[in-house]
Parts: sequence; structure tokens; C-alpha cells
Amino acid sequence: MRSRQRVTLESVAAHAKVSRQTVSNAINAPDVVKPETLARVLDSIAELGYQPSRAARQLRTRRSQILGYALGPVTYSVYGTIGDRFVHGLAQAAQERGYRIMLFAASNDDEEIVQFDELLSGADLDGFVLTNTHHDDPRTTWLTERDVPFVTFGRPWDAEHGTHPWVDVDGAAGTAAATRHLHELGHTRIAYLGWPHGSGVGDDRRSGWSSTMAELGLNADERWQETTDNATEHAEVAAARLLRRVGPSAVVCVSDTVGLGVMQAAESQGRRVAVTGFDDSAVSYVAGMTTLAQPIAEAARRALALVLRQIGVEPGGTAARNELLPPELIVRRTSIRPDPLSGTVGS
Amino acid sequence: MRSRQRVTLESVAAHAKVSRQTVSNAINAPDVVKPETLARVLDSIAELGYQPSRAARQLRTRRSQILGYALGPVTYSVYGTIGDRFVHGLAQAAQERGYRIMLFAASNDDEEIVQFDELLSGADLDGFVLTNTHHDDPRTTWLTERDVPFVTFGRPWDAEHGTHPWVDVDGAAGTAAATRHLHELGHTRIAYLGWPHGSGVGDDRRSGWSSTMAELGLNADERWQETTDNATEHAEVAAARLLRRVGPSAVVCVSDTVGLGVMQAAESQGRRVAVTGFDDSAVSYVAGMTTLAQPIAEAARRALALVLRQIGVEPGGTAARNELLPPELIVRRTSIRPDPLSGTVGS
DNA sequence: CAATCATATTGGATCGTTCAAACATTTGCC
DNA sequence: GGCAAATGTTTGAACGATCCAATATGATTG
Repeated sequence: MRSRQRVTLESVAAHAKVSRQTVSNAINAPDVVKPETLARVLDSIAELGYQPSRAARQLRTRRSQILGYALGPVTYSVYGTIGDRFVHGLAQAAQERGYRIMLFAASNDDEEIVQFDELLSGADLDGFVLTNTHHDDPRTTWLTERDVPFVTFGRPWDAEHGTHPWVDVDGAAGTAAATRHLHELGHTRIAYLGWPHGSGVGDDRRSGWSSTMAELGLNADERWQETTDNATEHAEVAAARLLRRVGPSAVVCVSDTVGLGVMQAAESQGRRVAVTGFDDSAVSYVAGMTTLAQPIAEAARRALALVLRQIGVEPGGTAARNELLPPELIVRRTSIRPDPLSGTVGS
Repeated sequence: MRSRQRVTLESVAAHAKVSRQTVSNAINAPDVVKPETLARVLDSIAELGYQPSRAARQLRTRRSQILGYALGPVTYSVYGTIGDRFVHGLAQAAQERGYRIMLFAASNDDEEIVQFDELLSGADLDGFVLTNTHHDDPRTTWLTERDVPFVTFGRPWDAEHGTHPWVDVDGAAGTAAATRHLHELGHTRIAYLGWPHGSGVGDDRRSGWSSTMAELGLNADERWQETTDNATEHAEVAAARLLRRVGPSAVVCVSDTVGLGVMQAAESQGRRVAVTGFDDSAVSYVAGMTTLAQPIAEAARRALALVLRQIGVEPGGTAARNELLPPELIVRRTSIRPDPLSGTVGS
């Protein structure tokens, strides 16, 4: 298992002919060590391949240099690839600063809170990164009450709960961009197919469409909207209604899967309808659907910086405690050449 | 941060009127403690909400109860949702046994090995779970030489390297099932579109088709095969060649994305061709493609059991050191009703 | 030149757990 | 009843790092 003897502070100290504490200072407070001594110590560290024992450090300092990230129940739809990429970005960013991400599973908020408690007392986690925030989220309240550093990927959807650090993608800016894009292409009859009212993300995305329509002086009343859950087959039904009712030339959609429903409805009614989705999923890529790509890696990086700042290891005094990143419009076939054949899979 | 005083072995001992060590024994070796004492100690533990400090335990025992899992470079194609689900299953299974998963990022094998080294000496990880094994994998060699417990999700593709515990999905069994399924539907002209020779996974999946074809007494020579990388547009080109050359009535494909290429080629040549994919990705769902679903959660659970057995915390003396799980055939439209319209997105 | 100050380094104590061995208690047997 | 063996419990030391207080070193000054 361990071939060679473990390299410890003591052995490095002996090798560099200084004391333990000097080696420790060389690592944690290099400025209090005389430059030539410092150089000698660092040489020894490199030569022996010294790695501080995290356990020992943690025991003394009560800091683990580990952040927790909860994996919720398996979701196939929206978070399919998003979650994957976010975790990846998080792990990468953390690693660059000497932190690590520890996973835990929880299938609902209450279970997650139990895990918080366990991880805080047992593993001494330094903070948490939460995703999938929603109205009346008990997790943020719990953590805030206990002064545990954390950041959320997703805005706090209730203003009252006070504000904690968060990072989010600006859904409204995304649908606004899509709407403007369609308008520039000459569309004026632009409808919206979204999720039912009440979900933070869904309402945010809808608002980008409606406010932009208003700015452009275009009609965006109730008749121009429909709602559906995220299943493609349900979206198709809702889209069929919408198409028959107002006969739009374009539909802005809350997600790629919903967008796909619109494409199918248009196909079976034999209409040409421009479509935009949201999320830049594999499905949208394959369907050639214009969509909005979330800057996931960047969001993860910012999120990490925010927790670390809260923990106190990153500077950033006056810097913002939250970040709203605009998604990028990915223009594909469905918005610029929505002929019936575009209903075909792939290009 | 920490409202109440930390509960330690000592405080539990005081509360139960025994010594530290007895409390420790109550947890780690309950059978050496007198039943009535044990009960009293366990009561105190519950009452005080005691959680052993992982750091302290780790410092003493050199066991962290943490397993490492590497996130490779972001891959969009095959591992899209697979990786996500595997990690989830792993985290869940680990948690149930008091273990945790720690993530780290590495963009290639060498980087990953550097991380192994760092994590072993610094964080005292107890073992690793590797994915994406390939020919001449330096990682397994490195870990084996150092007697570090690990398991791979994916077979060791070179026999010479000795054998370590692994879990894998039986690709050959999958394509064999698909081939038999097509034969039962009356197909006899069944072609195969796979990845270039040399990749373990690709060759394995091809072999399931070719051996089944042989069993059925059907032609499966070179003319009935083509290879392509995993990009749909390249697959379409290869598929077009294949369709023109032998005019198959069905094509078994190495992946969903490749399968999609076949659907597109069939569509543009106006042919009816049954198609099966592999992976049960969102793309196959949306395209209504018959495919093979990997039992990912189960694979994760088995993988975890194998590492833990190697570490020594799980029993399983004579149990197998590797597991080959059959994928499940998901029958959808593209194999049973492959009319031209089936080229349309969704159902 | 001695006294003062600032700075660099050192030794001891500590975090919370488990290991190893010593100690105390009960049981078994002639 | 007494001694040995088995069982149950307690004590001291150690894991490897950081914190704290004390000391050694060098520079500065009256």
C-alpha cells in the first residue's frame, strides 16, 4: 500500500535543517520566513515530495478544504447534461485552489439537510454548493441560520429570505435575445410556450419574451402563450393548440424538449414555424434547433469563488455577492430556415 | 458556525460514565463490550448526537472512508448522461455504507496519475473508481504496482496486464440481443455500423452482432460492415455507403448517435431500414430509436462493493472479482415500424 | 558599547481518535 | 478456598499538523 515511509513536516524539517514550525510557515505564511531559509525549505519539500496531511491539518484547524455538493434524484430532462458540466467545472475550479468537492446523495430537501448536519459535524466540510433552488427552499434557511458558508446555482426566488451569495444564468436575457433574433429575421407573430406559472426558472424565461415583445410593440397577451410540463408529448399538444389559435410564425420555448414538441406540432399541421429552445442539449444539437447555451463552466467558477470568499480564503472585499450570467444564443436551422423538412432529424 | 460545543468521545464517555476507549469500542467493536454497558453508551451517543470526527479517525487509522472518482475532459457524445448516472449511483451506494466520493479533475491519464499520488499521500483516499478504461491504460498499472484498491467501470482490454476488479456492461450481449430481435421480426439482411477497429468497447459490440449472425447462419462478412467515429454526420456518410453496397433491411449500430446517422441516410435515400442504437440516450428517446439501456445504477453499486471488498471492509471472500451486466433492449419505433416517416423527430 | 527593538526560529501543548498494553473483574476448575 | 484463565475496562502514547509563548539572532540607537 504505502511503499516508502510517509513524508512528514518533521522529516522535511530534518532534511532542511530547520524546525517543524519553520516548514509550516514556509507553506502557510511564506512572508515571515527569511528568503534564503524559505528557498532551502521549499527545495526540501520538492525533493522529498512532501504533501501535508489533510487529516492532521483538519483536526487542528477545523477546516477540511472540502466543499459539499448534493446530487438530487436522477433527473433526465433539463439537468441532464447541465448538472454534469456544472459539477465538472466546480471540481476543476476547486482543485486549482486546493479545495475538493465531496458528493452526497439526497432525494429531497429534508434528506439534504440531514446530510448537511452530518457532514458538518463529522467531516467538517467548509461549505456547500447548492443547485436547483426553488420557492420556499428550506435548505438556504437552515444553512443561513447556522452561518455555514454556501452558494447556490440558481437565484433565491423569494426575496424575503434575505440574500445569500448566488450565481445564475439570466433566463430572461436569453429569451429576450431569442425574441430579438426572431424579430430581426422579420417575425412579428412570435408566441411563447413555457412551463406552468409558479416555477422560478420558468417565470423568469417567460418574462424575457414578454418584456421584449412589449418593447418591440408586439402582441404578447395570454392568447400568445401556452404552458406545458417538460415532456415532449405534452408540449406537442399544447403547441398544437397555440398554433391553431394564433398562427404564429415563430415560437420561443422554455426548453429544448418543449421546442421539439413545437417542431412536431408544426410538422403535423404542415406549417412553417421558427423555433428556439433553451439549454443547448444534445437533443437541440441533433434537431438543428436554435437554442441558448448556458455558460455552465463559468457559472461553476464564479460559484466557487463566491463560497471561498465567504469562507474567507479569497480576497474580494467589495465584490458582488451574486452573479447573473447571460446565456449565449446558438443560431441553428430552426430559426432561420424553418421549412417543413426541417422537422427531419439532424441536418 | 458551530453553535453548540462539539461532542467528542470524551464527552460521551463522561455522560455514560465510562472511558473514552469503551465508547470507541461500542462503535467499532460492539462485541467486546458488555451488553448493558453497550446499551448505556449507545443511549448517550444518541442523546448527545455524537458524530465521530473523520479527521481524527483518519489521522490515527490512515483510512479516510473516501473514494476518489476522476472526471475526465468534458465529453458530449457517449458518456453524456452515462457518466452522470454512474456518479450518482456511486455516491448513493457509498453513502449507504459510510463512505463518500471525492471528485477530482484530470484531462488525461498522466494528470490523473499525478492526482492519484497527491490524493493518496495528502488526503489518504482509500481507493479509486476509474471509468473509461482503454488499451494500455497506464492508470491501472500504476495503481496495481502500489497495491492501491480500485475498480474500473470497463474491462481491462489487455489480458496481459493482469486482472483487477472490474464491472462492465456486456456490449456483445447487447448487440446480440438487438440482432436476434431484428431476426425475429423477419430481417435477414442485417448490417453493422460500428466504430473503427481497436477500441475495446467498439470491438466488443461488433462481436455480438457478428457471432449472432454466424449462429443464425446469416452473412456477416466485411461487406456488411462499415466504421465511423461517433459524429452523426460522419456516420451518415458511412451509412450511405453501406446502404448502397448491400441494401440491408436493418442496421445494428454501435451507439445512438451513429444510429441517427443511419436513419438520416435511409431517409435521404428513401429506404426503409430498421435501426438499433446503444446507450438509451435522450437522443434515442426523442428519435424513437430502439436501443440498449445500460444498467448504470446497478453497475455503480457492484463497482462500489468490489472496491470495498478490496479495501477489506466488505466480506465476499470467494465472490467474483468482476461483473458483466447485460444491457436491456428497449424496443421503440425504429426497429418495428421503420417507414420513411419514422425519420421524423419524435413519435 | 550596552540596551532596546524587531524579526526569525524553536519547543511544548493541542485537536479527537485508535492502538497497545496494563489493570480490574468475573468465571471456571481442582 | 485459591489460583488460572477469560472477560471487561481503563490508561498512556501516538497519528501530523497548527497555535501559542518563549527564545535566539540581528539591526538600531543613545
